[in-house]
Amino acid sequence: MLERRPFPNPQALRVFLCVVQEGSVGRAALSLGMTQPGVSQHLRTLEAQLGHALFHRQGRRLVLTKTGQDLLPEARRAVQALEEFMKAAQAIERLERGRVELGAATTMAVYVLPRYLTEFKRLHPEIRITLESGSSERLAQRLVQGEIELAVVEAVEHLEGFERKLFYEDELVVIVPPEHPWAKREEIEPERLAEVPLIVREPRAMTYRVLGSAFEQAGLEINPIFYTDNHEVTKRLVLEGAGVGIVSSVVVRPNVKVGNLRVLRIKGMELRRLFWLIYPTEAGNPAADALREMLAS
Amino acid sequence: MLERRPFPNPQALRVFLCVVQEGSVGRAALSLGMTQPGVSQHLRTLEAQLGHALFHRQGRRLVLTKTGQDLLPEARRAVQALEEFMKAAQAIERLERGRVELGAATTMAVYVLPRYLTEFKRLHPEIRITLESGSSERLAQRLVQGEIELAVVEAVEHLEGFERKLFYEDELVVIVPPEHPWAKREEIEPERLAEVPLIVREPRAMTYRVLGSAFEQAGLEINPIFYTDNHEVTKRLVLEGAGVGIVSSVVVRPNVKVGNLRVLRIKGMELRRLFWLIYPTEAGNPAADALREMLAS
DNA sequence: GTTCTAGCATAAGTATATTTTATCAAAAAC
DNA sequence: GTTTTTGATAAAATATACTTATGCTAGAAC
Repeated sequence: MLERRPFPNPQALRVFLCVVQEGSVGRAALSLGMTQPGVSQHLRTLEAQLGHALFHRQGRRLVLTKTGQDLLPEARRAVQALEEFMKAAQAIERLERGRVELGAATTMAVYVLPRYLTEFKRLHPEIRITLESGSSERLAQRLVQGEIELAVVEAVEHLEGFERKLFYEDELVVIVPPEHPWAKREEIEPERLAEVPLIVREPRAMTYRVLGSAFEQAGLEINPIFYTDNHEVTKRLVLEGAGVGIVSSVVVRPNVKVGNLRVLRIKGMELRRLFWLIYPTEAGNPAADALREMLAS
Repeated sequence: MLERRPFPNPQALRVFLCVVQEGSVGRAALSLGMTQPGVSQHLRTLEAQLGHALFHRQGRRLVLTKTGQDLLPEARRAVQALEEFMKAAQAIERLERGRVELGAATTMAVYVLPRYLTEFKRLHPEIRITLESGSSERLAQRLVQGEIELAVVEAVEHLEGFERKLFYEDELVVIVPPEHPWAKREEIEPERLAEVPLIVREPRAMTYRVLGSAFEQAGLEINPIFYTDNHEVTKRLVLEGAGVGIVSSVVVRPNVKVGNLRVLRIKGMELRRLFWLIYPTEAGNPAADALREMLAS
């Protein structure tokens, strides 16, 4: 019984093309690495399925029928499309194609990752990269859902099926403009932060949470007057003389170099921030693996 | 053991697409008319063959991986190309596509077939027609080689695997311009053809052979002074008063109507020409079958 | 919490395709 | 003529596709 399938057997199509190209069943069999009866039978099956003769059997010579000539380009197209599919899969393996989506805490996304991503893009120009910034919680959720394959975040409790590796070590620092009375100091006592207008990121942001819990542990209070949702805004406010800021040191590295902002540690306080790479234990996407490898080194 | 095949299984591709579209293995199975384990297994096989996960299994939910998203359009393209192939084959069946190549004796090709072919083209605009004119021998050879699927020729000995059917009955006639002394006559005695400059087609042409053998049978001789390879040239010469022509009656039908040429029978001579349709006994090309049907009716 | 349910994965069995080996027949070469 | 080449066919072996039966896990209902 002939099963009515929605498409032709691609192997048979390949055989068809090869017989046309080689001009003989035997040579086609050789070229395809199969036996001659196999080729014969594929042709017979294909012709039966189509309901048309593809070859005119003149003696022991095969000549394409009109129908055969007519279907030839379609067959070629179909075989080629299937090959393209396989090639695409192999290209993904070789990083000549594909995409990577990763998530990162805002600080990392804005001040650290661009350099790496640019380099990655230079090495693998065909890979499309999507960078999403968000909270640790949100990114953890995205990881579990498989929406992102790599995250750079601070403190995250262990996730089933994921590993982590330290990526970047940073600390929170106080920033002031060069004209500020504290500008020449290296450190500042935490109590004195109550004396000045303090500019920090919003309470939801990890920056604030690190700061808040450190003050709490020290039995002190913190009373910011400005909350921003953006490090650049903080810097801007400080530059304009609106107050004293607290930011991650990486955020102001260029400003320190230029000299338009001064950095101070907060005396006796441990305000380190550790950023981790979080990624699925078992490798999946070659592009994601390569990017992780680059970030981990 | 996993056989390393050059392409993906198209059924698996279809399953892949369907799972993506339906968003669930179970619904895809339903929509494809197969069971859920069948779908699961196709996905597993395809993923194994590619070496990439296509779906991220988050709980009981399937989400496309980046790789899956990336390969999706390729898979679509491949499946579509295969469907196109089948559609093309079906279109040939419905005469919405295809080609026909036929051969005909020159007289038929020039003076009779165009009308039919125009009508056929009107009925089936997508069919490409190629008309080749040539000698009976040549066309018989082309038929056997499968180069043409239909021929309209005079006398041909029986060909193995081919049938014939009468298509057109014609006769050779003498033509003269209206001013010619014979212009008012209906018939002319064969002997008198020796008195005038006679214009006929070249000895190789069937027209001449029919004429020659008829004269031979009657014990007469024929002595043309002009040989042409083209009926139009014969007519032209006659119109110019260069002599008396002998042509197939169909050739001069329009001239007779207009009145610029007169037609005479050759008395006592049987100069009928029978044109036959010759075609393979077993039908192959639907377009060729349809054309033959039209010509036969 | 506990049980229930929905939904995918897996295993084993069966039917169907695919491919091979062995053989035949016919055309081409000698 | 005989031999060689080449394609078709039959039967057997193998691989593949699909099924039924069953297990497993996460979310839903209780």
